[in-house]
Amino acid sequence: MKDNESGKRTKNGQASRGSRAEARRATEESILKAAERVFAEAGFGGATMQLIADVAGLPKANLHYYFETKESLYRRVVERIFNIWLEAADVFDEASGPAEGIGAYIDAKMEISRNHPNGSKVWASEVMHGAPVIQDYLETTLRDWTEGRAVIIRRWIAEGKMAEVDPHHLLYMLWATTQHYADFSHQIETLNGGAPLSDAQWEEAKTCVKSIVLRGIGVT
Amino acid sequence: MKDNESGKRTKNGQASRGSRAEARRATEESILKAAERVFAEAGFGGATMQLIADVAGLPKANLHYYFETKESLYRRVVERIFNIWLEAADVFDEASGPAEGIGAYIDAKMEISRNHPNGSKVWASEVMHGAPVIQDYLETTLRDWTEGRAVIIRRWIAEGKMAEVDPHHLLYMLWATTQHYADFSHQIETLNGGAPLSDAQWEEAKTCVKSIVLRGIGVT
DNA sequence: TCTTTTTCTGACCGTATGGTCAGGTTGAGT
DNA sequence: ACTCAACCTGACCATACGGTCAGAAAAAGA
Repeated sequence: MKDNESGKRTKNGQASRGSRAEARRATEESILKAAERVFAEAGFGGATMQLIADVAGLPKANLHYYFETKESLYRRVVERIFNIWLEAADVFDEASGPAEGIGAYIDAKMEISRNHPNGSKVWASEVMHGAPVIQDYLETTLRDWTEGRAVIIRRWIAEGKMAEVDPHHLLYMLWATTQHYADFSHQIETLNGGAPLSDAQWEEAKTCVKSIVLRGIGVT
Repeated sequence: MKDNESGKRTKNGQASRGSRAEARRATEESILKAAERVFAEAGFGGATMQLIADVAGLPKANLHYYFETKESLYRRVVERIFNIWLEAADVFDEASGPAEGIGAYIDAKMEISRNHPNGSKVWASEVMHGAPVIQDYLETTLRDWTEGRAVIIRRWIAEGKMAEVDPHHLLYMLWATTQHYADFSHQIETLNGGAPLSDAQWEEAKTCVKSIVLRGIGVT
């Protein structure tokens, strides 16, 4: 955990791929990664800068060189997972109907739950505590995104491509179900005999969720 | 918030309804209620005994008279919501089929999400952080309950009463969806224009969730 | 080589936290 | 009226936390 894998080639300023900017980005990255894990495991209040520093393999004071305060570091972690979700949601728009759009959205979000469980947990924690630092995102970006998707869903309903369900509640169900596999991964592991879901089990989960939801909204 | 609504009638030891034991229970109850709220809003690490004491309207030292440590108080809060869920799950057993059983279970869990949002949040937080204090519950009570319900679901499937879906993933979906309305209530409020769901909206949510899930598992 | 800028770090500081305790108050039992 | 156990509380303590800072290294620029 005390790695420092920056490809720093000293001298010959030009060819040195490990330029200042790049080394900085690498260090910030490792701090963000450590912070994501610690915030997910201990919550904002339970996380300490010292522990994040230890996990990142840096002295604590160095953290404050890269991130002014605990809050600003935390905010960056939260913004991160939010942007990952936003990008993954593009599949929704490009689809011609609910079978493809919602199916692909479930796949994408399940994949994120598997690959970024800590980010998901940090987001969940943030929202549960009243979104003290990302309330603005909820009121602008997320709101706009949600209303946009609601329009698409209503169009699909009007076109007779799916059953008449409230778009908001459908979206909540999609979010809840997919993120559950990240946020409650510990509970799922325990009920799975103490082992994480295998590749096959993840596929089964995706298939099962898609099957119930798609049939539930009247899509074959 | 500094109330002390104990119906203490002094003298005549027998008829005095505000007996020692009852007063104790009342004080513990108000502390647990305050703790549930504070733990939900700030997380275990972010919650302070001082704040819990303020919310309960008691001096901090008094909290430690009723609850040895912060952990023991927290544990009691977590056990509480867990027991509420367990009791509500009885409807599952008494049902003759999935339409009734799962429908009633969704109703019951949605009702709990509405009436005990803080308890749900504390539970979610606890599980997200790896269940440091209630791991034993997960491995015993919850595991047994889950396997028991899986048997019932498999029987329903065998009897042709519902589609063939994995019982575990179905249960996860039920938990995720119903608890989402408590755990992410702040996000839902924001997307609802800043207002909590109205009575009518709650009914709509319950109906919508039941409709999608029941149709999704091939019922009616 | 010398200067300047960026990066890094041990040591330190004020504050807030969980928890303790001695001593006061209350009320049931007699 | 007296006793005694249960209940209550202000004041206190050790610790751990987020954050600061002076100055050492290291690298870039000249």
